[in-house]
Amino acid sequence: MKHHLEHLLSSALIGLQQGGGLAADIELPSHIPVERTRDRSHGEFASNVALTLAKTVRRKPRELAEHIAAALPASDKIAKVEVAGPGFINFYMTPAAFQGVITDIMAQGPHYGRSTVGGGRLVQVEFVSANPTGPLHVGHGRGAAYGAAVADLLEAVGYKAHREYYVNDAGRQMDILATSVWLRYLELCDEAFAFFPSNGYKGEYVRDIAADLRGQHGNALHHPIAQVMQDLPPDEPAGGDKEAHIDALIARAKQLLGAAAYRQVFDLGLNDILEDIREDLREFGVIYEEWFSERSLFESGAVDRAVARLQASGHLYEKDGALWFRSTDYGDEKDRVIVRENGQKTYFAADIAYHMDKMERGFDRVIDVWGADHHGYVPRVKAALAAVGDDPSRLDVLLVQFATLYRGGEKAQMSTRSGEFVTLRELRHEVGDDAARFFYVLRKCEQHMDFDLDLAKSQSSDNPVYYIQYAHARVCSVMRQLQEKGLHWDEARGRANLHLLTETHEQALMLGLSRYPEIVEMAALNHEPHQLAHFLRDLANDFHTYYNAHIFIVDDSLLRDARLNLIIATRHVLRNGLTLLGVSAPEAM
RNA sequence: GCGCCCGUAGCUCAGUUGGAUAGAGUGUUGGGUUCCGAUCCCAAAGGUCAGAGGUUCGAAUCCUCUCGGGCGCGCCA
Repeated sequence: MKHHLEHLLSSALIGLQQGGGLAADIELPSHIPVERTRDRSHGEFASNVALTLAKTVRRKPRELAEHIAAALPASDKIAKVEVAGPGFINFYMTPAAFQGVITDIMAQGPHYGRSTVGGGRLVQVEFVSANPTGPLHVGHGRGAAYGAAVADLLEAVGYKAHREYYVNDAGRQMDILATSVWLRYLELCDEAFAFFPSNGYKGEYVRDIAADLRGQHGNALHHPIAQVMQDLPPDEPAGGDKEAHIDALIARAKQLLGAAAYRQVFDLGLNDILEDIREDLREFGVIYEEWFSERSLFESGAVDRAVARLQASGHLYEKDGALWFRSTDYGDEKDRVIVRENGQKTYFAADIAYHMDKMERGFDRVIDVWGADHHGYVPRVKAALAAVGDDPSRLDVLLVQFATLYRGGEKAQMSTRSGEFVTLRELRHEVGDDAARFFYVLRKCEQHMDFDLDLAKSQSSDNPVYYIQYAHARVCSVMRQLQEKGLHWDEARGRANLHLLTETHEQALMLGLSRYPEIVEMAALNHEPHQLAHFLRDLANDFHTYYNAHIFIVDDSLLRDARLNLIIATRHVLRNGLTLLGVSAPEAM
C-alpha cells in the first residue's frame, strides 16, 4: 500500500514536469517518502515531498502540495487526499484497501511479510563467539538472541544469512583452562595443593571436565604436586605476580606432560565446553551454519599470510623486538602489536586473518555482533582491512550492551570474578526460552537493559511475551469453540464478505496487519529486532481489545466468516513475527 | 586524562532516520463492566526530551560545549 502511494506520487511529479507545472530541469528525488501517520486524524499515510521539494523549486510548500495532490492519478484505494499543516499530503485509504490485506495474508500464510529486497545477497552474521573457557552467561544470551533475530530477519527480506561462531580455541586463555583442568585432575588423584592459582578457572565445571579426564586416562597424567609447583614464581596471594605464576604453571604443565598429552588435556577441555555451549544454544533455538576455529587459521597458514599481506602493504614496522601494525594510519588511537617479542602472534593477528578470510569468502556484507566492552577494538580491525585494500564498510560491527538482571526489584547479578555468574542455562530454566528470547530483543542493542526476571516469569498480561502468545492461543481457542458449537468456518465466504468488517476495532486491526511487511523490512535493514517485538505487542493489543469489544462467533454466518478471516490473518502475522524472534506460538496455554 | 555508547512521564522503554499537538506499557486517581479463556473499556493526572548555544520553514533526532551514568584505553583473549 505504501509502495502504491509512492508510485502514484512519483507519476504525479513526472506528470507535472511534463505538463509544465514544475520546472523540467530539477532533479526529482529517487525515492518519494511516504510515511505512516502517527495520528489517524491525518489519514493513514502522509508524504512530505512538497516540503522537501519546496526549496529547490522555490515555491511555497502548501501551494506545491496542492499541485501535486491535484496531479495524482486516480486510485480505488484512496478515499480522500488532503493537504494539511505546513504542506503534508495526507492519504485516507478506503476500507477496501485494508480489507485486501486480509486476502493477501490468507494467500501468503507463513510467507506474508517476507520480501526480496535482499536480492539473495550473502550476509555473514558472526555472533556470541564466547571463549570456550566456561559456560555461557547472561551477557552472551543477549548477543545470541539478538544475532539470531538479526540473521532471521535478514533472511526474511531476501538475504542469505550465514551464521557463524568464532571459536577462540588458541591462545593463552585456553592454556589457562587446560592447566586448570589438569590441576583439578591432580586433586582427583589425591594430590592436595595449598591454593588454586588465583588466575585459574575456578568454576565447578572445571572439576567435571577433570573427572571426565580421569575417566579417560586414569592416573596416567599424574605428577606429584610438589614437582609441579617446584621453583615456580609465587602467586599473588603469596606476594607474587599472578600472571607470571600462571604462565610458569602452563609451561610446567607442558613440560611434565609432554606436547601430546598436554594437547589431550587441552582438547578435552575445549571439546567438553564447546559441546556444552552448542547444546545450550541449540536449546535456545540458536543454530549456526559454521563453527569457525581460530586454531585452524594458524594451522592453515592464514595468519602468516595475513601478516605477509600487511607487510607487503608497508604498514608494519619493528619496535622493541615486536612487529607492529601502524593502525594509526587509518584512524586508530595507537599502533598495535601483531607479533610479540617472544615470536607469538597476538589474538589481533588471528582476528585480522579471520576478517580477511571473511572478505575472501565473498560475503556481500559481514556483520559482527560484539559485546559493547569490545568497542575499542572496532577501529583496529577496520584499519587492518583498509590497509590491505579490503573495503571496511562491508563490515558492520553491532555492539550489544549488557543486561542487568532484576529479581524482586534487586539486582540479581553476581560477580564474574568469583566464577559465580548467572549462566544462560540458569536463566533459560528460570524464565523459559520464549521469555528469554523475547526480553533480550525487546530493547535496541546499544541500550543498557534491565531484565525483570519476575515479569518474564509471570503468566499475566503484564508480561509482553505472554500477552502476545496468548493472543495467538486465543484465536486457536475461538476456532475450537466454533467446532464445539457445531459450526464451521467458510474461508471463501468470509473473503467475499470482508466489506462487513467496518467496526473501528476491525479497521485498527487491519491497519496493524498491513504494517507488518514494513516493520519486518525496517527491522531487518536496520538490524533492529526490537521494532518487531514492539509491533507484535501492539498488534496483540489491537486483537485483545477487538476480542473484548465484539463477539466473533455471531449468528450471521456472513459476518462470522469475515471476522474469522480477520482473526486467522492476525494469527498468521503473530506466528510469523514470533517465529522470526525465535519465540513459539502456542495453540493453547 | 583520551575515546565510544547512553540520558525521553514516578518506573521500564518506543519515537518510522529532520516533520504535524512527543507516544506505549506499567504505576497513581475516578467511573463502568464481569459476556468466546486468565478480565477488559473509558477518562484524568503525569514532560524545560539532562542543561546551554548553534544549523533551518521545522530539532528528542544533526553540530559544539557542560553535567551525569556505563564501557574501553595490554606484547590478554
